[in-house]
Amino acid sequence: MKTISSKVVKKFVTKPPSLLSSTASLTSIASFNVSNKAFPSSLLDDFTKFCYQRDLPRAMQALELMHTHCIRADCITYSELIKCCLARRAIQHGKRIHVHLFSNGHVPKTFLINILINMYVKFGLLHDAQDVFDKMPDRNVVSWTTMISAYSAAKLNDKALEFLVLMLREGVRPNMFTYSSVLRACDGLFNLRQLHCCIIKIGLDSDVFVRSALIDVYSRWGELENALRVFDEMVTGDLVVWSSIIAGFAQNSDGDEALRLFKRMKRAGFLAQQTTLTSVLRACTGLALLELGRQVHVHVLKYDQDLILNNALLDMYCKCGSLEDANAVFVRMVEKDVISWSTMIAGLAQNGYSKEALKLFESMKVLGIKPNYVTIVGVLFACSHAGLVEEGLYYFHSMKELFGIDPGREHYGCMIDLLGRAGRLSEAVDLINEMECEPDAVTWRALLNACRVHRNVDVAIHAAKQILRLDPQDAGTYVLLSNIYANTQRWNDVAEVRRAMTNRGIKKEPGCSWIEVSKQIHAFILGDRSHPQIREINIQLNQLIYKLMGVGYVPDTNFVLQDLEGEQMQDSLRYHSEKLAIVFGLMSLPRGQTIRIRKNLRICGDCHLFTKLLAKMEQRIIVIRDPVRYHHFQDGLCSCGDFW
DNA sequence: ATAGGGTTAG
Repeated sequence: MKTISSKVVKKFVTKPPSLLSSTASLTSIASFNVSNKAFPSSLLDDFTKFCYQRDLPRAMQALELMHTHCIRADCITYSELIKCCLARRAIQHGKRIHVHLFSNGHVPKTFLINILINMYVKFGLLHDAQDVFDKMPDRNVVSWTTMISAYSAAKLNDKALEFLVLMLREGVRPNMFTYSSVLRACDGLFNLRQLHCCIIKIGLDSDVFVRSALIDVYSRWGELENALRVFDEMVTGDLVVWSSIIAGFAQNSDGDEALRLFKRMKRAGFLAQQTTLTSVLRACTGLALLELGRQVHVHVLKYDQDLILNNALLDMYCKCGSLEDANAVFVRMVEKDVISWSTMIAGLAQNGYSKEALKLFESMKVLGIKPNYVTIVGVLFACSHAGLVEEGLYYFHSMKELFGIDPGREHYGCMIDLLGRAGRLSEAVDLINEMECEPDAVTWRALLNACRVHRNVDVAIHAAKQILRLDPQDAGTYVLLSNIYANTQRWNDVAEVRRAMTNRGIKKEPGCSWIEVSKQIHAFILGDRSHPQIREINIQLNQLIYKLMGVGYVPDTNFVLQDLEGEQMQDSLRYHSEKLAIVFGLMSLPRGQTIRIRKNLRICGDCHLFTKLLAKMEQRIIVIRDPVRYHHFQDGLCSCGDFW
């Protein structure tokens, strides 16, 4: 009974199986203005018309009448109606259609059942979808793929993978739709490699959807080489494939490669849109490339309604140390979500504006925006940064009650910082002991940092050992530990640390600083003299050191427990990369312009003092971003308050 | 009829 023949209609018109009340039909008939004679065929015509006009209420009325009279329309019309339900999120109507389609033991075409399954999936009613799926007689590749896609989207990865296996077992061949869906559910490299093999075997690896999914999953598992391999084998490519690979590198903190790929993409003639720009901004953020970020900002203006993109822009300005720009973006944003607020709060705090950060948090609460886990991290960081111990303790102890958020590692990390800065080291130790979650290397580093500031050797050794247990590749901590031992004449221990380093093949990472001058990035590496102006820079540096010594600068050579980065050869102290970068900035940037440096390692005490005094003497604002802290030097002071 | 890329954290 797919299309109606006049015979069938006649039969039902005379004797309708009354599934619905007769009043409903009468009203409906009246509202359709249908004459009795023309009723059945014109009912179907009306139904079809209403479906294509997307007039859902009338189409549903017509449907109920058809149901009463056991009339069925064709599949395409029903699919239009279902689309209409989806667009309006009319779940109840969708369910009525379902009943109608299967009434009187009828089984619709596979095509139509698939659409129905998809409808339930889109409504988030996975059980109903599964139910329809289980009962259908002929499941084709679309039926299976719809279910797999639904489970992937719902993060029920096991289910998605299980369905792929079941599908293969039933002899249904997966297509590119199936693979691009199931790849999202890949929760291990083993699965991923197996799937990739299948994909190659059946020749689906040229499909752009499959390709971008592969790139995405490989980068999610940190296998950028493989992601790049999939990308470079590209014969067919589109913007999404480009965006996937750029996002892969941007998210794995390889901004350089992300930006290189972005340039390649533009050369290949692709125009970046929101998604790509978001990743490009993230790359700029990671590399602290303010000037490039500003250039990208120009392209962002075209999409000023895009929340995610604006959040990325906001973060870029915060992390590049330009709070003026960040604030301007924040104020002008048409829509803000909890991420926008969290970004701004953390950004203010990191750059030394803790009071403003806490004020912003208050206005956020007033506006009724619910803080999340990350927001509270920012708030605690702000407290820590401003030395607001009591406020910090208050938020920490009441976050569960006030915002329903359980304190996690990051919150403990902030609190250890906070207590450490305030000199309450033993409380910090207590805190780490009472953590519910296992402290990780970063948590122990917070404690080690507090020990460094307060010169507590015993706790420092303990913390360093914990860090190395959790992160055996952390060169800086080996060096620091070895220095602590050397300073306390524990030569056997020194030798043992050195041995461990050699055995594990740990090399000290050389200190490196970057500065952007007229769209060029200049890198200064400790001990590297390849910069074309290095001679001049060194001469200038020596003169500056001499001048600074006249105003009280004493090169600080007591940097055991101070130098976190292992750049501690005394001779090279004066040539630490940030000093070179700063001097180059002084030489190249016009007066009044802020000097912005990014470092790969933490700044040492000597460079910190040097920069403070230099900022005053030269009347410059100098911003140095190290891997964890931001230092705004101005007028002999630093925004970090000498705690870092 | 079924599919792919983006934002906040110590």
